[in-house]
Amino acid sequence: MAPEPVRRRRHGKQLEAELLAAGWDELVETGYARLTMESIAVRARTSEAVLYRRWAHKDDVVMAAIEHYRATHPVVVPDTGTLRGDLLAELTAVSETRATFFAIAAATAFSGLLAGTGLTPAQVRARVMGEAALPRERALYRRAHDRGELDLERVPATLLEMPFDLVRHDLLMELKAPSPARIRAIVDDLFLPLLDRI
Amino acid sequence: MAPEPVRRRRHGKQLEAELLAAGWDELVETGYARLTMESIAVRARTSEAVLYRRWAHKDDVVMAAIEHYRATHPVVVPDTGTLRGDLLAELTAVSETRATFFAIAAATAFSGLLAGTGLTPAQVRARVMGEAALPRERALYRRAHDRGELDLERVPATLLEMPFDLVRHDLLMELKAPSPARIRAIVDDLFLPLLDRI
DNA sequence: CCCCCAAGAAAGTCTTTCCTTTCTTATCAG
DNA sequence: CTGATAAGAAAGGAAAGACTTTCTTGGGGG
Repeated sequence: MAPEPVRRRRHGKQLEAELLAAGWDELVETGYARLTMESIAVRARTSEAVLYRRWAHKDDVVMAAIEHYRATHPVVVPDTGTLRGDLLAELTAVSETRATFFAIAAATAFSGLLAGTGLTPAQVRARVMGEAALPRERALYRRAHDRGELDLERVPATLLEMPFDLVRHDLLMELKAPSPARIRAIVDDLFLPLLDRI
Repeated sequence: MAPEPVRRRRHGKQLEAELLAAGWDELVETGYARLTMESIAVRARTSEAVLYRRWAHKDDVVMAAIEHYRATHPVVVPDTGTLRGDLLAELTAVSETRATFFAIAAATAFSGLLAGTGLTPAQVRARVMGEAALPRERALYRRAHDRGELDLERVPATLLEMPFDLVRHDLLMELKAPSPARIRAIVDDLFLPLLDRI
């Protein structure tokens, strides 16, 4: 018989991280409308009082859980040395890292959080989705520009953002990462041919 | 003094349409999570019993309201005689007709409706968003094919759907119709140049 | 013109869930 | 080691909201 593992009490930042992770998981599995403070507490193996010691309202927990998920799941962007390699890698990384994030965050923002926080739609979107970087500021484009692979002054922003828009679209519609084939089609059949013409 | 207008009792289909319109408006203004049967009834100037005589559960009303909105706001697709004209017209029509629809429907589907209906995500999406036609089945592409403007056998589906994906993306992210300039950029800077290469 | 179904109003039941309170005890800081 | 702090458990108050029931009466169909 293995000795009964002693359940230790969690504290501080570590506990808080587990609370927010539980909140996120509830959000994904049951949705904002049906999630309760109790369901979060049970999932985190603690009690509601522990939640209320940190956040005054349910909306605050949810908002914090979304921000925490984004902060703890940063998109890792490698430097492969070529524009095509960077694009494929970054689109794949975004897809995998943010697979559920976009759909859940968007759905939550537009389904009641708005009405409860007193924030404007734009404010909620900014906090929940994160501030979008300007197309020309993306590191992979800057590097490609410096290597001479493209001229940032001449390439329209519509084109630069198109691959990211399409991946984001797929994530929202399918709730899962686009296939590698789909990502390659976006890069090789849409983006790169257009870049050649410039 | 104008005589107090006699408030007449509504019946049948006409009443039902007003109930569902009230449900949709509540969905847009307060979101799925905070909408109540009473708030719908009050908005429709009637009582909850009238709702329950038609739908057994709140989820059923919401689902019906979404479908009703889509059915009563069909996208009108004109025939302009050219592929470019058809595309600009259809993307504009989709944008204006479906401006709020996509965001609200998607948010609702992923924020609790799913958990309540017992349907799979795919089923809810199909009912709520409507069955998406296959790219090659879109009437404007068929017409262009028949005129000889493009060869449907040779154009990849990724390309055919790209303009619609981008517009849908914009609708979801901005909650409002993309500008005419943005639609023209999608058609003239992205879609048509790629079609030329084929 | 009359009958009958359903609209509309109102009150009520019961469950859920937000949030609070209290108490015990593990753990952290010094 | 010791005192302060917060975790965890448990119970419950209060309010909101889903759904029901009953009753009155308008008005559509015959």
